[in-house]
Amino acid sequence: MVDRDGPEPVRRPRLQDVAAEAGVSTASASLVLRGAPGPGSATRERVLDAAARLGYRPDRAASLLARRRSRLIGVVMDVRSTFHAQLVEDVHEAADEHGYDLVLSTVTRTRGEERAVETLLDSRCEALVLLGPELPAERLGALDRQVPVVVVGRPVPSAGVDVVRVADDEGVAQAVEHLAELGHRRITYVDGGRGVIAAGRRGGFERAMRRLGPAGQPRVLPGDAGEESGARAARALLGAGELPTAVVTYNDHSAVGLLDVLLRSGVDVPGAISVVGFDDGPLARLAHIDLTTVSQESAELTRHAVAAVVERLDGGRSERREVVVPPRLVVRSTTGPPAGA
Amino acid sequence: MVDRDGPEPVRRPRLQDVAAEAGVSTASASLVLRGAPGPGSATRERVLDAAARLGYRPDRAASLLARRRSRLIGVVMDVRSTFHAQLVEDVHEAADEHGYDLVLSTVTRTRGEERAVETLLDSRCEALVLLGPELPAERLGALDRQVPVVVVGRPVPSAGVDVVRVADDEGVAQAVEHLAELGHRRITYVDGGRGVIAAGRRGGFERAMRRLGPAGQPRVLPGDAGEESGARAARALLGAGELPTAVVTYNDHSAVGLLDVLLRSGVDVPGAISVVGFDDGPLARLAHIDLTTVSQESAELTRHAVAAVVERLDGGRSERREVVVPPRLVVRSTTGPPAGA
DNA sequence: GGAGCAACTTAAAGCGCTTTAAGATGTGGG
DNA sequence: CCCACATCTTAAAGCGCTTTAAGTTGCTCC
Repeated sequence: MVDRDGPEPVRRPRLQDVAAEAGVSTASASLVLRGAPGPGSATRERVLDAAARLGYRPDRAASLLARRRSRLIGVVMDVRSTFHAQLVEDVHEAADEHGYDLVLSTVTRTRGEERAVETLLDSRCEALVLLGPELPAERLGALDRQVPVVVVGRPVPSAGVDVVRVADDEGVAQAVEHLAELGHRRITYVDGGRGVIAAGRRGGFERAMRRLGPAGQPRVLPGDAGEESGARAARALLGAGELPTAVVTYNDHSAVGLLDVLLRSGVDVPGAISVVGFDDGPLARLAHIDLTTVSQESAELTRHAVAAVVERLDGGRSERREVVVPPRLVVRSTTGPPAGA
Repeated sequence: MVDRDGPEPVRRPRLQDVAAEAGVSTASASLVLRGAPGPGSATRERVLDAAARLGYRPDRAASLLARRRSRLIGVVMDVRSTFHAQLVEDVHEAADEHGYDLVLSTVTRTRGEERAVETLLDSRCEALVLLGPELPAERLGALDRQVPVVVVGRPVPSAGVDVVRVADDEGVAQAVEHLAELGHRRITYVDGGRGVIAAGRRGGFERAMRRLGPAGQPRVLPGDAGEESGARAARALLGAGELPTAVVTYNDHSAVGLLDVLLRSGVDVPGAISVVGFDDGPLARLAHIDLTTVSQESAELTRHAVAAVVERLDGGRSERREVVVPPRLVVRSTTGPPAGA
């Protein structure tokens, strides 16, 4: 019943134990286990055998401390965002290919970005990949002086950090143009809050609308990054009586919230109103949502991000770089010609 | 333009530097910085000053290696699940309160549970919290022999691990009873796949339906944990011609997928059909979804999970324990009396 | 047969911090 | 005035691994 620990708390085997078991020095054992060149095949075999027999697993903390390089990339994400989840998956893969490992640090209600970043720095990360961070540009610049920083998905005006992002304004503009071609003129935008990313998308919307001439009065509803804000916007639109013929939202989450409220009110999408999101995250791709949205090209973004890290770390690049990936409108089933067309 | 690094790559200050700056030994500095008793107030002040002046931050790897205890709890999560995201937030908070820190390891397409767990073990985690793991019971038991393991959200038959979970079968039964009271008899269940959790919920459904007498024919549709499976189930139901009056799904994600397809087909919820989910994660609570669902009591679950860890680590408990939290039906707006009632 | 090498192997010095036991200092009592 | 004792302080020994410079060997070749 009661599982008392045995008398000997069975220590984890250490490298020394493996070396002893194999009858070689710890130096050889270490070299063999890391696949480093040097040891002959006889030694290799004996060490590998010994390690297997003992069930040896190297201690990361010790190895980290002793190693010159940690080969660790720190990633700061918001655990609530499905888009971040997808980016993390992709970054994991890309990092793997370059022989880097990831340390995840998440932003939560009670754990700010600053704290998340500090944990990573203290963990010997050689570089930081920040997903849509909201830290001020100066702080990001200061961080980059300690360790290469790659900011994903938001512009950082004149700061000394690498940036990999999609052209937010252009993305929204594409959405607007797509709608305009279909014949829409009364288009409303649901905003994404006070962040830099939100500002870029909002600006893109306003400029694109002006290009449509006097008919293109840009209307903007307040909002943020969550489903709820889209839902609120939908209720506001419904309450106002006259619906626009199309809505563009800050991101997919918001679009999904909006869609849902519209559907519940019996508004046909895209028959009565068209909806476009932003991100092309997992949400938009769900077959039943099938949201027309602006792709952030997550695979390309993460590839560039990891490449940027590797170049600074292993390639000796020292100047900062901004990679702006052109966004791509993904037309699915939430957009169509306006009712009267 | 080009930010060349200065000639001196400015090493991070080490404890030794702080000690030197303060004119004390590294021992004293270490003691002060960790708030350990011993050093007098004069020493304290000098060390703290010096540390601040140098911008000192302790190196986690080194501290981890030297420290007797790591005070690290490893958490394995699926980065794609919004419910896991919520659990992680809560675990973070609870762990903080007990002076433990978290190491996150995520399961992705290309990174299995085994790999996630190994990373944590190698990182000196003193205990593991596994969110809805799918590893076989024996493997979990073996892990527990290395380090205390708490499995959250799924039963582990006769294995030597702590388990904290909600009574899945009872939860689904509550959902069925709620529907039965409203007058429903034709209730369909959308399954969650081959896992242990899915089996428990499915069993609960079947038993609860039998209790309704001959009218309660349990119908089960295949599915999994994603939105898509709920959507597929909805299409299957719509295609079959005769809809049940109510559907219970494996989880909230599935329910949301189902709801969405129903809404698009103009089926009124709960007018024509009632829907109940499971988890009460962030999704269900969205005001526009407002899903009737079975709560997993995430706050209570995580509290118990962290308590279990702390008891084993600091409290000397050695027998394994299973905490089964009673589920709680959260009635929102997706359930109502059947059409004819 | 010995110099010169290539191919391995290993001793030993850390990595930056924690911790323990021993040393220094000061205090009050006998 | 000296000793016992409480209070600080610190030297030094690790934690478990990596890495480099300094060995060993065993060959080949002249």
